[in-house]
Amino acid sequence: MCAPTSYARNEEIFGEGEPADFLYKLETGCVRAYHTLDNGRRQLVAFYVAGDLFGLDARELHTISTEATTPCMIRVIKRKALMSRGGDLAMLKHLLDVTAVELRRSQSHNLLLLQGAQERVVGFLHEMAEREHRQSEIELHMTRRDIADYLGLTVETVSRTLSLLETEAAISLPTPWRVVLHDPSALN
Amino acid sequence: MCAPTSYARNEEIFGEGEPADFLYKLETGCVRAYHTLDNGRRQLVAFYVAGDLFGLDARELHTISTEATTPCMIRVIKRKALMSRGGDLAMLKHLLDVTAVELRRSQSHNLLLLQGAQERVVGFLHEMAEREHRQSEIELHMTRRDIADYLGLTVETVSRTLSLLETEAAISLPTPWRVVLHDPSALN
DNA sequence: CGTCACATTGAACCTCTTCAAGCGCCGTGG
DNA sequence: CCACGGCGCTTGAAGAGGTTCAATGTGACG
Repeated sequence: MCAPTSYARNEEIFGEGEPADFLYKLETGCVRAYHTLDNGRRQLVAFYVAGDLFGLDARELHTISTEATTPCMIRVIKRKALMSRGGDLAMLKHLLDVTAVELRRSQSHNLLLLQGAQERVVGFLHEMAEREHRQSEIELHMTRRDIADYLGLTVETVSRTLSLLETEAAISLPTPWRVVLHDPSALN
Repeated sequence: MCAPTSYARNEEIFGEGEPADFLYKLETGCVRAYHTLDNGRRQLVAFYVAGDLFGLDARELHTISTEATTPCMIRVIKRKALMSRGGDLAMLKHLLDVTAVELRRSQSHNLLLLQGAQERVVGFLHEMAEREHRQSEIELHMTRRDIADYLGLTVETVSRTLSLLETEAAISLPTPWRVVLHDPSALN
């Protein structure tokens, strides 16, 4: 366990194809994980927020790239240090749990991607609210482009949808990065 | 380990919300796994083919339903029988592997769902070819509706796309359920 | 104060959906 | 045996929703 390192906005943490020698514990800030597709487009597969552990997407080589979407403090952990401790049964169980949670997330993301633009954006807002342990007021730590690439939409559609939700009085946008959910339970 | 049971076409194997006391080993046939969405629509999350193990989607209660898409022979295995054998380290590792594989599948399905209709159908055909260890000629063990619900498209779009691929000489459809891939490697 | 990055808004276009109809196969029953 | 009905597949035409291209707005920072 090292002392936390600081990363600047948009700084790469690790890249696709690099050896996966470390795990990362995000102390503060927000991180995006993404694939780069054949056609050059970018597909975000996850956002990580304070407290999240990430970087276990592969055994040997990373299959995704990660960058800081905001300035971050990140604890870097040597993989070996963990693995040497075990054929550890508790560690194995923990890894299984973490993987299972990622699987659930991926599956519900699947469901989200089948819905319309409005449902995707609302789903995203809920996810973020839950992630940040907030109920009605959330802070978006990422750009519209990041959101769009996460939801499989265009920047324009995300922007339009947020505006629409505001005119429908479902949310407020005091600033472009601050969102207030007016009826958090019944936004569906 | 019980002797294989037979299931008729469209017969339910287990339903969402039921206790997950068993694992299932598919000997012959094809099975679909699906969620039922709020709006009543059905979202297929997986097809299982001969040799696949399924039913481990939950700890206590199943989160998905499964049905036979063709007549099936299925070996039903008591979950307890496996679990009692271990704090078994090998078993735990195996479960981790299986979960990791499911995670990969879910993630690549994510990528598929972001593409256009043609890419989705082609991706599906490739997946099926790989699953059945075929290279150029595959047998579709499911209806157009199943495929559509799996790809997040409508029946009509799937049908149209297959027809289009045939006119482009990318595939042949000797019968509606038999597909020949004309250039398996370069279908992208 | 100008610039740059990000966000927003508008209008034309395109893809997929929706609605509707027709076809072919197969099992059932007169 | 043939007629009928059901089911699944295909095809067509109109409509909706998102993308694309283009222009404008706005806040942060040198």
